[in-house]
Amino acid sequence: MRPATIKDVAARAGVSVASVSRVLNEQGVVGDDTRGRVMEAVEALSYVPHSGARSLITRRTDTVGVILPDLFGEFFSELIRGMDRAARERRLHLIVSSSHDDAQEASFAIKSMRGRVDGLIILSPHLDAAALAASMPRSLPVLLMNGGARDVQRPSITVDNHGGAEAMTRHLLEQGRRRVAHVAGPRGNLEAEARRAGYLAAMAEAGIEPVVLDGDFDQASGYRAGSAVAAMDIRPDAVFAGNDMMALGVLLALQEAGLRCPEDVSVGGFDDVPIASLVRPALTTMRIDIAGTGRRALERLVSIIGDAGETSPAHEIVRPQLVVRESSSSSNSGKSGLEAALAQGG
Amino acid sequence: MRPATIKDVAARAGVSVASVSRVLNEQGVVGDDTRGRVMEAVEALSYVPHSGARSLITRRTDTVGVILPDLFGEFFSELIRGMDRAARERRLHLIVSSSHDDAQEASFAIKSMRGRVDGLIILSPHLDAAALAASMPRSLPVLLMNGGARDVQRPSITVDNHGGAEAMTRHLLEQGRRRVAHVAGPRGNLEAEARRAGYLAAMAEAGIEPVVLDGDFDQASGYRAGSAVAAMDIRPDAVFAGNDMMALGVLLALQEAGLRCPEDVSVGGFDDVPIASLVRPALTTMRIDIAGTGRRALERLVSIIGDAGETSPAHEIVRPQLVVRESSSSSNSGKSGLEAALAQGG
DNA sequence: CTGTGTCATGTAAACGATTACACGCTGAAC
DNA sequence: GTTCAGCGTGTAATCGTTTACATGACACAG
Repeated sequence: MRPATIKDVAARAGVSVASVSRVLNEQGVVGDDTRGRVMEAVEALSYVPHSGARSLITRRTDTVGVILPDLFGEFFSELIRGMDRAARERRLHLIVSSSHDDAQEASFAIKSMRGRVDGLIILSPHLDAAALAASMPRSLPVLLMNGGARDVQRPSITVDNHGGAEAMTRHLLEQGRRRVAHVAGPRGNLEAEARRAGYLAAMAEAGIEPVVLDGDFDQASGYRAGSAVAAMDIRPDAVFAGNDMMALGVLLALQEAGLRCPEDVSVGGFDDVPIASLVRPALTTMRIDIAGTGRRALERLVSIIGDAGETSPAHEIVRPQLVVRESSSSSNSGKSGLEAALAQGG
Repeated sequence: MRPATIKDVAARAGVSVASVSRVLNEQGVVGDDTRGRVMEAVEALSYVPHSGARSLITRRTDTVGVILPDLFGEFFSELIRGMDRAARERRLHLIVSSSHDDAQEASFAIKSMRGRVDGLIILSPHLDAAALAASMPRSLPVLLMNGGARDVQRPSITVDNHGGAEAMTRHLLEQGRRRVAHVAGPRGNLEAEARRAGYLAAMAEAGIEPVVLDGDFDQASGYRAGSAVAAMDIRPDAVFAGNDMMALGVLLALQEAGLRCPEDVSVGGFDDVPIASLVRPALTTMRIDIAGTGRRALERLVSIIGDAGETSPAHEIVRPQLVVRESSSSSNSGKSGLEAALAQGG
C-alpha cells in the first residue's frame, strides 16, 4: 500500500489538489467547508506531503547540515543540542555527519550533503581551508566554526582561543604560580594552536620560560601529560590544559602521583563542559556557552540562507569567560566549590 | 545562478540526460567516450543531483531519522556516533531530533519526519506506546529502543535493565555489603523502572530490606541522593545508582560528607559512559557497548527497510556486563584501577 | 438586463531526476 | 543479401508537489 498522495486526499475530499495544497500551506483563500473536508481527508488517510516533491518545486529542503570532526564528547553534544533546539523552533531539520578527521573526508561529506540541505554549518578545526572552499560552491550558504574561517571568504563564528588562553595563563600567574606548563592540543588543530599561542604570549609577557607538553584533546593524553609533569625535576606548580577533557586527565594523574591540587599544582582547562564543575576539585576553566553558541550558529545560518547570496563574511567572535573553581584557587573552601557544582549540575 | 541540472550536464557533454544518469548511477551500459565527457561536464559544472527529484522517482530518501529524548550527555552522544559511522558506510544520512520529553512532542517529531526519511529509530524511554504507535503508519520502518517495545508490534533493541540491575545488586551483596540502597531514575521512564525492579528482586532474593531514593538520571539528583544517604541514621554501606551520571553525583556527595569509597560506602552505576572509568575512585558499573549498540540499531533498521514490510517484531536484547572497578572493590589497589582507566580513555 | 469586481475553486505547467522502451548501427550467421 | 543479436544511445512518461492563470458563481451598481 503506497502512502497517500495529495491526489488521494483531493479525491476523498471531493476537491482539487490545488485546494488541498492551499489548506495545508495556509496560503490563498479557501472556503471553510472545503477546509474542513480536506482536513478530514488528510486525517483519515494520514497523509504526509512528500518532501522531495515539495523541495523540487519550492527549491528548499527545510534542512540544514552539520559537519563535525571526529572528536566527540560533551562539547559537541552540547553544541548540537543548542542547534537542534533552534532548528526545531524554525521547523527545520538537522542532518549531522560526524567523524571527519581530515579535510578530505570532510570535503566528501560536504559534497554528499549538497543538494539535500539549504545550508551547512561546518566545524573544521583542521586548516586546509582551500580544500574546504573547493567543495563549497558559492551558492551554498555556509557558516564556519572553529577554524581558519578568516582565510576563506565566508561568515563564521569562532572562539577567541588566543585571548582565552592568555586570560587563563594570567590567572594562574596571578595566583602566585610561576612555573605554568601547558598541555597543547593536536598539531594542525587551529583551536589548539591558538590556545598554545595565547599561552606563549602570556608567558612571554610575564617573562617566564614556557613549558609545553603534547596532547591531543582527549582524556588519556591529559593523563599522560599529567604524569610527565609529576615526574619532572623542576616540577611545574600549575598546568593549563588546552581543553577540559585533558585537564581532567591531568587532575587524575596528579592525584595518582600523590600531588594535591591546587596546593601543589593548580590546574586550568578550557570549554567548561558540564562535567568540569562536577569533579573534585572542581575545574577552573574558560567558559564558553556551548549550547548558546550552537543556537547562535543556526540562527546565523538561517539568516544567511534568507539573504540568498548576501554572504557578508562577518566573523563573529565568542569570548570565553574565566570561571575560577577549586582547582586553581588556594583560598577556596571545598563547600563553595561544591555548591557551585550542584547548581550547575541541575 | 541556479545550480546545474542534469540537463545542463547533458547539454555540455553533448549527450542525453539518460546517459548522464546512467553514468552517475553506474547502471546500464555506457560507452567509454560518453562516460568521459559526462564526467568532465559534471566536474566543470560541479553538478550535484537534486535529492528531492531523485527521491521522488526512486521512492527512497537515503536518510534515516533518529528521535531522541531530552536527556543528552555522554550516553546519547556515543550512541549517535555509532549510528553515524554505520550510516556513512551505507551512504545514508542521519536526521536527528532531540529534546523530546513527552510522548506528544516525540509524536510531533515523528510526524514531521515522515515523508523525508526511509526509516526511523526511536528512543523513547517513556511509555505511552499507544501514542507513539498512532503516529507511526505501518508502512514506515521503525526500530524502537529503550522502552515499551514489546507492547507495540515493532522490532526493537532493548537493554536488559532488569537483569543488569540484579547483577549489580548481587555483586554489591557478594562484596559483603548488606544495606544496599538504590537511587532510582525518573518515574515513568521504563529503563529506570526496570532497573529499580531488578534491584528489588535481588534484594528480595537476599532477604534484605530495600531502600530506594528518588533521582532523575542527572548528576545533581545523584548528589542529593548521596547526601541523603550520608545523613541516614542507619547508613547504607553500598549504593547502586540507576545510571552512571547519578553514581558520579553520589560519589561526590559521599566524598563531601567525609565518607570513603569504597571503604565506608561502595558505589555502582549503570551504562559505563566514558567518564565512568576516569573518575576516582573509578566507577563499578554495568557496561553497555553504547556505540556498538547504535551501530547495530542502524544496521537492523536498514535491513527492515530492505525487507519492505516484513517487519518481523524481533525483540533484541543487549545484556550489560559487570565491570568491577575501585568504587566497589575493597581489595583493589589504586594502581590497577588507574591502569584500567587509562586503557579505556585512550 | 448587462458589466464588473470579488471570491472560491479548478486546470495544467513547471520542478529535476530515473528508466522502460524504441531506435540505429555494427557485425556475424545463414 | 537478408536476418538477427547486441550494444549504445535517445525519447518521453513518470514521480508528487506548488502556483500562475483560467473559470464560474454571485452580488451589486448602472
